[in-house]
Amino acid sequence: MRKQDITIYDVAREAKVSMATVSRVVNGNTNVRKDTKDRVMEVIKRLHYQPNAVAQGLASKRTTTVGLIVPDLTNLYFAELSKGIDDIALLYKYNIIITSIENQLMKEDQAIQGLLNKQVDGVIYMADNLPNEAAEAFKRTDTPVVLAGTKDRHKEFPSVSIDYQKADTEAFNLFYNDGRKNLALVLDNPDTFVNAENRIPAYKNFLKKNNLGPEHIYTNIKDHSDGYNLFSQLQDDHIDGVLVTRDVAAVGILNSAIDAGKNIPKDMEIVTASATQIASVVRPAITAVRQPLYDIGAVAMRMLTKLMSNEEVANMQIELPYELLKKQSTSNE
Amino acid sequence: MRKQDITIYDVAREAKVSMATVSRVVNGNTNVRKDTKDRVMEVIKRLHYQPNAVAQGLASKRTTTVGLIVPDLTNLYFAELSKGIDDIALLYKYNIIITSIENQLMKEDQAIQGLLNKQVDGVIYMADNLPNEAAEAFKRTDTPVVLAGTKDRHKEFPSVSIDYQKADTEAFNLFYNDGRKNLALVLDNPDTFVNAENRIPAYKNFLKKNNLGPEHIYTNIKDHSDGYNLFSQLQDDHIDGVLVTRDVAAVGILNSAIDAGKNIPKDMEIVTASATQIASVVRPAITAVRQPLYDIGAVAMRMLTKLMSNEEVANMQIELPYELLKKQSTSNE
DNA sequence: CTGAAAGCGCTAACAC
DNA sequence: GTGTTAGCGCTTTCAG
Repeated sequence: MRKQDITIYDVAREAKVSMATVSRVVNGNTNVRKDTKDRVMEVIKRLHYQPNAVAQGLASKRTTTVGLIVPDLTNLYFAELSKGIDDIALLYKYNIIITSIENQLMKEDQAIQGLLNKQVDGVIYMADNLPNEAAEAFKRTDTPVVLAGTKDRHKEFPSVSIDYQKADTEAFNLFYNDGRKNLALVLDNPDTFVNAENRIPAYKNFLKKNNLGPEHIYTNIKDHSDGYNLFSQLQDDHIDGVLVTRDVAAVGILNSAIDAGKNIPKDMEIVTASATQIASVVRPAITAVRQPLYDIGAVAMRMLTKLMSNEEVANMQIELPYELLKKQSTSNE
Repeated sequence: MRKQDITIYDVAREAKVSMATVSRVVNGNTNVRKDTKDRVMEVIKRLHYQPNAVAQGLASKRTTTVGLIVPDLTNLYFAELSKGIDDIALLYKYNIIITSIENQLMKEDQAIQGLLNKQVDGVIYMADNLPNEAAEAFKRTDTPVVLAGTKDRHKEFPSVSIDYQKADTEAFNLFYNDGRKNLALVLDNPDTFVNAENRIPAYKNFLKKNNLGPEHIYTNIKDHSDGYNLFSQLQDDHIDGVLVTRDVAAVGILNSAIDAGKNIPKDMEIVTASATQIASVVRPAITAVRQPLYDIGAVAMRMLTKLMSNEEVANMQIELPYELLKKQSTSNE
């Protein structure tokens, strides 16, 4: 194994110091005289010495690695969150171990345990739901956790997200002000905390408050074809304004409407509750609650760095501002 | 640190065996009598023992971790490749450390070195280019590498991809058969091996062979707005058939054309050389060279598992079949 | 089939 | 400032 060729010991011998001293200069410890430091540095350079991070991790109990738990890499929602996380991680010199849990082979708590076994210094959890077993797994450890782009029911864990209830209400208001009275809510997974406790209540409250009805909640609409197939149902139910959690599903509805010769937004207004690149690239572009996904990821990672170094974190439940970005899928007057 | 509570030593003491024996049952070594094995297992379960992967890594020199080098997580091209990699990695119980190199802060060779320091057992490289320093970094080590969705100039490294030159030629042929004579090639980075040595030659050869001209190669067209802004130029140059490397850029061209009141495909045919979800979700849908991205990732990862366990790999330069998927952005007759 | 013991490469007291 | 010396938690010969 060439890759393991030279160790801290080789450097020490070559520079005629102890390995402790080499360790000190490698770790930027100031208690080293300038000329010995220079000498060691020279040897390090000459021998192309690179510290073995695994050995460092075992000895120091810090791996400078954080774990990421993400449902689906090909969902741009998570990809954009991840990008914010990644940039801040780079800044603070953390590596990222990514664990995707979309396939049922890997359950949330297994994913967590796997990461913990790797001795990650912290983890960022992005799945839209936090099952009890997963929460328990986190609570068994001292490894800090931050939820990004989601929240947990009991506010047990630090999180970075937006005010989903408020955002959705704003979207319904937009429909209402455009004269739409037969509103629908299209969800991916109805059982997540965010959907069950934020989006559905926002919808029900809005209907009640404005004397609208009946309720139309469609569930398990996750991808383009789900949305595409749902459209005829929406038509049968005379929906004229629909809020869709996933933008790719919203695009499915949109395309189905177009293919059926309907006019969007005239026949039906569409808003998505989480916009990625896709929402803005289709025509008509889809009005969206623009969540600051990159920032959510970045803030979550920054919070995690603080937690990992035992710094004070004033606010453990951060809500970032969002924006209701009006595009062509709602009337523009 | 609760997370470090119980070690192999605790299990050994509790089960009244040596740690060597515990290690054997943890690692599925057969040389353990059934009843001692059962006893150890029982203790492991009762104590919730979880092996420390870092210590395992240091002692065994295998971390069951592979590194992924990827330019941009939010580019669906890489996300879809990653998904294939991830699924196979899960199957073979490898974790994934992901390193994104899009920001100039992290250069290719630094990314590689960082991964090597973490003692990854192998790496998959997905960047569209392999600079010399990066190739050197790989060659200094015994850690196996596989290129996924790209190739290197000198075929020094195992790779999984498609025949780009053949695919592009097919696309140009499609234009030609539709009567289009003023063809253009729209590239992201013109200096990558794939672009410089496969796509550009394919284009030039096609023009020459069919007595077409002049050449129209547009470069550095990477995202939607690049494509959007390019359209007027394409018009000025009377382009009637354009092959675009990135599908999101192709969508930009498409949207710009629509906004300008043009008809696609009548006024201009558009084909993208690498299709993600985005190409099929816009209207008109974009005709595309459908690369089997998931499969490329999966095959690359599978190849890497073989390399990591020193198995024979018959073919180090794999080219998977692609498909020219005709949609609405080319005439359908 | 099982145990003893020597590391893996590095960090972190603790001395001097 | 610098060296000595224990480990970190596990794997892996080598005996028996």
